[in-house]
Amino acid sequence: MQKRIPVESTSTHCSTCMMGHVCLPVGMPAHEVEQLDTLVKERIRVEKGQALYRHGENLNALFGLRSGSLKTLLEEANGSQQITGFFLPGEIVGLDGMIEGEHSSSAIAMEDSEVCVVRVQDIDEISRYVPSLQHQIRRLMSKEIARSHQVLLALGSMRSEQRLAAFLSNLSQRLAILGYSPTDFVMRMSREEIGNYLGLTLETISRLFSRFARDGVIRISQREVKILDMHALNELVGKPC
Amino acid sequence: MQKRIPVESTSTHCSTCMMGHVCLPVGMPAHEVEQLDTLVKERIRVEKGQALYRHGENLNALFGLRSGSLKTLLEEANGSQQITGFFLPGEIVGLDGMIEGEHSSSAIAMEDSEVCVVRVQDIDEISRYVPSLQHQIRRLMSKEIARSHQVLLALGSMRSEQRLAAFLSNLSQRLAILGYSPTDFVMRMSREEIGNYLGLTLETISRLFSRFARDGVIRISQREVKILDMHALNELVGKPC
DNA sequence: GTGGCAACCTGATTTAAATCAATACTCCTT
DNA sequence: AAGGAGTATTGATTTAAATCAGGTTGCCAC
Repeated sequence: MQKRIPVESTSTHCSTCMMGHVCLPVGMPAHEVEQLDTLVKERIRVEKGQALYRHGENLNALFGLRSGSLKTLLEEANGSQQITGFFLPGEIVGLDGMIEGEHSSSAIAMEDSEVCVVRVQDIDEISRYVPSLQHQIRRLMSKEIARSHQVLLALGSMRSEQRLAAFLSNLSQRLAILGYSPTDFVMRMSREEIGNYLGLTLETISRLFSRFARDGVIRISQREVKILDMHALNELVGKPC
Repeated sequence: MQKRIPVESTSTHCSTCMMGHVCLPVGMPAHEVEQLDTLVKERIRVEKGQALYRHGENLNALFGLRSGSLKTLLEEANGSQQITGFFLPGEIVGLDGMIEGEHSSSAIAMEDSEVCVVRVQDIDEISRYVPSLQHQIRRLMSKEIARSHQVLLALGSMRSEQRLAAFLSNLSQRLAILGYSPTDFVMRMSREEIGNYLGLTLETISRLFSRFARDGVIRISQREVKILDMHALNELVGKPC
């Protein structure tokens, strides 16, 4: 299930990691990034469908996604669940768990994934001599708040078409930052997961994908997407309600 | 508009503030709270309808709401807006603005209000000798993330009835923490604002209030609410979708 | 290959909430 | 006291998306 991998001296540190330009160190001065090398002491491998953490667990750690992809979700008493985010490599998961006590959500791997573990305790330790680390953590948390507010905007005031267009556009932008093609990619999530995230049903998602394809905005086959007309896609997002 | 009030020595500090049990100091050891007294150097008075800050502004500060109430909202290019939160005294506003650069939202007073200004710079300064302050800030940000995820859950997977019930229940709980009656209160927001926040129209909100009243769950007259059957209200929240 | 299963697509129908519309209540201002 | 703006209620109608239902496709195991 969860395989804990001690980080060896020869192994990747933040200062040498390929994800450095997108992950925790982003924007930090190079000499301070070097001081982060003791911050990550272990990595965790999470198999597809398995949980990195579950609602209620007390881990007091953040996770930098090294490879793969995750979804975070809330579970309701009645068994239903709400996906609150999809995460790509370089993105930080677990920021809602920094209330001592417990995580308010669960994180599930959508494919075999690997995360770097950053213990809160170690953040406190290291930030004594790396002052920018505190700023960085706040910046990341602030960004996560802003991100969820954007989703709120989508759910609260966009029609189905806009929501899916916004979803695709956002995914495209994030993949571009990672160095992947912003126009050709494979979605790691099912129609049902997209629907759940966007407050729609899988049938609606399916119909919308077909419509976008018919209108020449995208080409789509299963989870492979090709954005043919990025401009039109972004127009769709902005359509008045 | 905005009146900046220097905090005088005789004036309220965190250690003597009545909001201490709900605001920034909550859960901090008493001797450390005393050290927060230099944290708040000024207060701002914001008149009803005026902005405490606007999207794009760079204030690098947090605000502890001392009195009154605020709403935060995102503005779209096409002029429409999405309310992302309602804030009561003792609650912290502006956590999305800690990305150096700018606030991603705007904060508007729903009634004449007063906030304590906490500069990010001063947080860094004081947290050198008050280690729990960093934890506290993280805790508050984490809580804000969890809060917005809860709203996501409401917008993404609840029906209109459940959403409004959850809204009332949540408001009731927060007022109880403040020491007010959890069953008798005045809502500071209009039907339209509630609808905007919950992704519904003002007509739907009005109809639901009428229905709740007809079913004996609440009594309502304009913005005055009396919750008659708290149990039934919470039942409504949990109703399977 | 063949069977089985999950994911996906598409059409028909229903329904919850939006929209349109008319009226009433509050609170200001003069 | 009257007028008016803003806010709330309630009813009639429309509509976007959900639900229901029957297919197809792709994928994995055997």
